[in-house]
Amino acid sequence: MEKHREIGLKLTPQRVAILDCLDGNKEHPSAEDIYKAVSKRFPTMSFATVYNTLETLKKRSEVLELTIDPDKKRFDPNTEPHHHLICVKCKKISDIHISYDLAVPDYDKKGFEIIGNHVEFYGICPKCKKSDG
Amino acid sequence: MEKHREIGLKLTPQRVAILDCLDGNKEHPSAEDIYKAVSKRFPTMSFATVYNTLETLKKRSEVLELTIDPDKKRFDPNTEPHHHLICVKCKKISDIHISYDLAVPDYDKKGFEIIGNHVEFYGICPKCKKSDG
DNA sequence: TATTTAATAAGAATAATTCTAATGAGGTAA
DNA sequence: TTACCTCATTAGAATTATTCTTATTAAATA
Repeated sequence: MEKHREIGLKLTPQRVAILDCLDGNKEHPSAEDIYKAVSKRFPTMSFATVYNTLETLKKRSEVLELTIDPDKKRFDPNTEPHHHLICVKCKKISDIHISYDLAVPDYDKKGFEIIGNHVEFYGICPKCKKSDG
Repeated sequence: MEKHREIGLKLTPQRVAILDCLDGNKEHPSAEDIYKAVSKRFPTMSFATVYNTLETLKKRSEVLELTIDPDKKRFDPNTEPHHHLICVKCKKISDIHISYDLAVPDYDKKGFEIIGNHVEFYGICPKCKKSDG
């Protein structure tokens, strides 16, 4: 957290609350999830502040914006390259830590310069498997 | 196209226009892209019709909804399992036809039953590479 | 050709996100 | 410290994508 002061991020209580909420968070929360969580301690918290802070953190590469959930953006404080496993029923997202070295045939490259990859695995989580009447 | 009549899809001129627009389309169009394209021939075309038709096709597995573009849904008439290459600058999406057999370590599975995967490759397309002042 | 049933159109409603403008509070330098 | 400057916060309006509603219309079929 202290690192932020060092590199010039103005440390307001609201930002600290958002950073606290994100720190080590493995839930891949949406802006609304974060808003709800920090609102408990900051009843005047504004959605704009959540979005502004996420935007700032994104620019600093301290958070990733995930385009996995078709309904809303999710955010991930884990900026190490990794992949995701999504429950097709409840939308729970879980991390996958290994890295895949995936070759793309020249035919498919179409002149693109490839700079990275991200794998989405689809599945059914244990909880949904059980309640699968 | 005839197949649709066979399996009970009511073939309206609007749907034919939307199916024509999708057929063989490699642009991964958004609902708006489709709306604009078919509006030329059907000035009274409604957005609701585009969304309704896409929903119907989705249910019939005749089109895929892509969650790749953070701003909007994209649709893909190619329902064969395949992967995508996205230009991080202009958002152009290109298909990758090979399939990857990706193992997930038990540690990362967390009890999920995995049913599929989708790889997003990030890169820079030839056009953007050139105009890269 | 009449009937049934589902599709269409227009616009209202909703949800996520971004924008705006006024106010407020960190950080910094005297 | 104190004053100032800059940037953050807030509330709400605006925007954008998508879904919903309802009356109307048209496709399929007997």
